[in-house]
Amino acid sequence: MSAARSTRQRDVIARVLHDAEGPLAVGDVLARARTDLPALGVATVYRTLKLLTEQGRIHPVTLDGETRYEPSGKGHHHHFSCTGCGRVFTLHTCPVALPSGTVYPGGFVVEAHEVTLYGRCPECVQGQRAG
Amino acid sequence: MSAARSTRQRDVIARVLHDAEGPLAVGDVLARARTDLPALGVATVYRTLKLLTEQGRIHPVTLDGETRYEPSGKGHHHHFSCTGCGRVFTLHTCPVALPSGTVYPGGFVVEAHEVTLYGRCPECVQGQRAG
DNA sequence: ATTGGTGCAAAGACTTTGCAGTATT
DNA sequence: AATACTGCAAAGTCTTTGCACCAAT
Repeated sequence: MSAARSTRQRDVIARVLHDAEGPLAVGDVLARARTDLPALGVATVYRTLKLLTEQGRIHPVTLDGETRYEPSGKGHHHHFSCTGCGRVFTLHTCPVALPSGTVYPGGFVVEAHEVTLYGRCPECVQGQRAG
Repeated sequence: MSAARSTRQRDVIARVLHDAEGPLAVGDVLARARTDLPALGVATVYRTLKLLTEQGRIHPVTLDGETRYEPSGKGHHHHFSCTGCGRVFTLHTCPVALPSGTVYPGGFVVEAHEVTLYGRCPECVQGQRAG
């Protein structure tokens, strides 16, 4: 069988995602990874994101019209999209109580939920990053 | 100044969105509108969606990686994405209590929130549409 | 030494734009 | 009659794929 090899590119991309404050878009991953690997190609980023997704190590999150990626295994969490700087943060508190199996008015059986909060991140509240 | 004209295409597209069970993707709009206007072109759909958005009559919603559009003025609501048939429904009940201005742990000031529920719609629960 | 991985460039998919004919005002 | 709107096709943008060279095993 084909074994997935360990390469510098994959390590860096995985680390970039792991160290991020929240899910990153392809462009973010590319930019941050190029700090260590200036010659990194876009195709490699797409291929690696696909591979990591298939391996279940990361997964896509859609937010504000773009697909972002975050490491799996973070447990139940949600996202905060800052209207000031545009960054997306991971939040570990959940504002809803909807156990899987809950039946919503109308007969909708809920299996999972996703919450996105919009507002100002701490830095933007203090005017450090607003723009 | 340039006045936006009333055309059959625009009327049909606006009606399709208005009559929908939830936000529609470009392809859905095109398919449904073509029932009345077989010759409708994709470009017109894109242009009309953009126009209606600028007029504030509709607005985009991103869900599962695709952009969908829904009429504005529906009041506070959320969405239910059916894992069976893939359709997205509008829900008028809100499972969270997060008034604008709430400060989330970490110092995040919440201005708005979005909730997406995933599960089985009534039809899919009854096996009528599952696939 | 093998063979999977990478970067580049070409190919796809989706969205926007240019243009000439059409329809609304 | 004037001019905004439409459909088609070309042009963009983003993502995927093909290929020759490179690197991990």
